[in-house]
Amino acid sequence: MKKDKPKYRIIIDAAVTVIAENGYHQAQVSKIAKQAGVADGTIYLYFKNKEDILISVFEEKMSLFTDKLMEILETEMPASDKLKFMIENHFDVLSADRHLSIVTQLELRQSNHDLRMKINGVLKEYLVLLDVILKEGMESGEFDQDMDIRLARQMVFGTMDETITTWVMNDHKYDLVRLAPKVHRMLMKGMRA
Amino acid sequence: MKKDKPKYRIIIDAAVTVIAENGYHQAQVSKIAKQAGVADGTIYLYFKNKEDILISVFEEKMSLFTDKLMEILETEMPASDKLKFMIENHFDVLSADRHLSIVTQLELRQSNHDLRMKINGVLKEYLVLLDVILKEGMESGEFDQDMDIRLARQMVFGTMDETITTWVMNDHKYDLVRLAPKVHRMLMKGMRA
Amino acid sequence: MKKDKPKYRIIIDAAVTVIAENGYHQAQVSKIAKQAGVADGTIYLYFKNKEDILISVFEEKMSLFTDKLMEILETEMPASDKLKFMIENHFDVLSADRHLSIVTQLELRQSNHDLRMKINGVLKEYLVLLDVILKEGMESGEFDQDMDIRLARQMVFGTMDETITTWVMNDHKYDLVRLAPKVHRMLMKGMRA
Amino acid sequence: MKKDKPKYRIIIDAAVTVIAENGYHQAQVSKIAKQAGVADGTIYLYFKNKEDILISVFEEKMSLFTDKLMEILETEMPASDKLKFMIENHFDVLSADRHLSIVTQLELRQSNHDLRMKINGVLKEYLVLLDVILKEGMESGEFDQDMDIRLARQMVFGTMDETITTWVMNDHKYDLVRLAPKVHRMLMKGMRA
DNA sequence: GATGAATGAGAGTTCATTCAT
DNA sequence: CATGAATGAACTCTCATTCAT
Repeated sequence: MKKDKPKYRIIIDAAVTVIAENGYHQAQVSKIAKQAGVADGTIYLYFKNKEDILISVFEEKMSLFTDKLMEILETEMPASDKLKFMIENHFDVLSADRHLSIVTQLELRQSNHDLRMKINGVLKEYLVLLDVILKEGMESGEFDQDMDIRLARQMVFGTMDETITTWVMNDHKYDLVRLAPKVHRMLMKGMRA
Repeated sequence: MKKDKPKYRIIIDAAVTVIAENGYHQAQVSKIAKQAGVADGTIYLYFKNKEDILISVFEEKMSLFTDKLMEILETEMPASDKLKFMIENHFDVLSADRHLSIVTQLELRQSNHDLRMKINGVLKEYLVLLDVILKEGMESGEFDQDMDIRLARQMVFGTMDETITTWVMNDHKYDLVRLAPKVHRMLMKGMRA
Repeated sequence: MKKDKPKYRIIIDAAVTVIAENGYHQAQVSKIAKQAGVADGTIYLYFKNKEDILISVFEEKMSLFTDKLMEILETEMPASDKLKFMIENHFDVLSADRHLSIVTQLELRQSNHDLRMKINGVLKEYLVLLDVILKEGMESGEFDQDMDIRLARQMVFGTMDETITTWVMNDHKYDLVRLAPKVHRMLMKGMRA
Repeated sequence: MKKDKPKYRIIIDAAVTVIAENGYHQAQVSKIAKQAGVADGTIYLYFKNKEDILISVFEEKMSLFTDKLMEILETEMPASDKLKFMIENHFDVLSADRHLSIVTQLELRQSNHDLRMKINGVLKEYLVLLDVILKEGMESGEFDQDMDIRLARQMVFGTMDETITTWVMNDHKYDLVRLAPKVHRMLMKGMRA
């Protein structure tokens, strides 16, 4: 399995660095190869094409969000708390890797239609986990039982996303994680029963 | 003034159509010219370069949102109602011009760093108007007086944006405008005093 | 006759100014029109095309050299003196109009093959007059009667031309006319009987 | 080093051929690539851009003149003889490669200001060598010790250049090398003590 | 005569991908 | 496995010239 070989991760990480530092449109395959310390052609031993690198970046990094979130889901706690941990985890991961935050919030959004569709496919898995929390909260009576779950999901994810993007566009100059409780409180107010 | 000549608008509208139908990266100047029914060179009598066309698309179309919003702001009504009209207007405009919705939600986000910064400048004017509503609501006691206004703005805009993008990515297959009241209600719950 | 109308000369002079100040490749027809204070289309009432403007610049300005030279030729004086007056006149004219010196020595030489051939046709008329001096000098015994007249012409014109070009490329920072006697003396030594 | 790879020279020579046969303004990169038998993109592995090709043509070919001239300078012989060999060598090189003579005398002079300045830099190295001969001759008493060395250089180079250009413009229809002794004799007469 | 808006052909350069070594 | 030299398609913008007014 290619994914288990060390060069696979090395190339993925090189891609994140190169995209963050040069921008999506200046992230040529040759630059990624150089950053990874391999020849251009070697990239194609591990990835089908350039798009495949980018999808893989997203897939690999997405587990940083989902692994923790799945642990949270398995615990016994109110949906509200689970939501809180989800937001905090999300903000934590991006605070810890600013290159990654630039890549996910700004650069990868410049990708073309096809790639964005594929990225959305990966993202959907994450949103499904969010839906689990929302459903739990509605069933337990914590959240408004009449709310439109898709709308709620869009509010939660849209608010988080917009908050992070604003933070990135302000050059990370304030503490994102500190905003988590406020974001949580406001969203909870909107969804509370 | 170039902007008052009919060809200026014709080219802008041609650009929206071409970008929506072909995608940002397949929207060559020659295609826009053909769609507009003018020669390639004519484009450059009205626009400095290709980026200038795209900025102008955004500026021109943004007035569809702001003109109405400014009327709303001048009336006497509760901030909650103003917010409701804002959301409805926003959804109305994009429902009425699906090409435009594709362009603003998907295609223009693929533009390069420079162009996105300029687009953000234009967008900021709109967000300032949203802030006016939020401040009014907080002063009148309708909205939570302790809420972080930037966070609230990010929730409102992030939710609207995510809602619209989801709708566009689902090929406009349901009625966006019908979602406005629900979106409004949920956001209001989150911000209410 | 177009050439007698005032706009004809106005356009010619505008062309010299524009070429000298912007360089050959930046001397667009529209710039020349603007400098001349006429519309782009008006240019084409007086000149067949852009090349025709440039040829005409050369033809018109060439008379500054030939008119005086023909006067000189008609006088009774040794060929050596005629040569001296020719060199002095040539240097005088270009010292008096530095724009023109830039145009003839540097800019017009960037023109394409066709145009250069036509310019050479005009120049040939001038070189014919030089040949007259050389022949006179050979017949009178002032100049070496065995010299190759074409070679002598190339030496005289080549030396003058190189001297002027060097002066232009040094930003006219010394007095060209003061060099004339030295140039004359040296050339005469080379050709003397 | 790129310059040592065979393709470097192949492209240079292809450029000379294409420029000579098509003219400077019709010498597209794609034509040069085709003539060289490589892909368009390959050109850019060896040269920064089109201007870099042209500079390199000049630099490489200039060594045809300077290498021999430097040998001549190192020998013990009268300055007059050195000058003679210089002229002969110059004429020899261009007689042997008529394409090159078209390129240096006609086509490359159409280049833009920047390129011409760079070419002048290369040319200056050659003129410095000519100055060495002139100084030697003046010190040994062979040449007029009062002559202005810059003027003498302009006469020598101007005469050679004009002679060659005339020959090229007459389609090389006579023997250039046979003119060398006459040119030398005439120039020597002009400079002799 | 004069205008100037409109035309449209034409070329340098980048970069993802391949494949012989 | 790894290399990296070579490939070649693709697109914005300029500007001389025209012609309806």
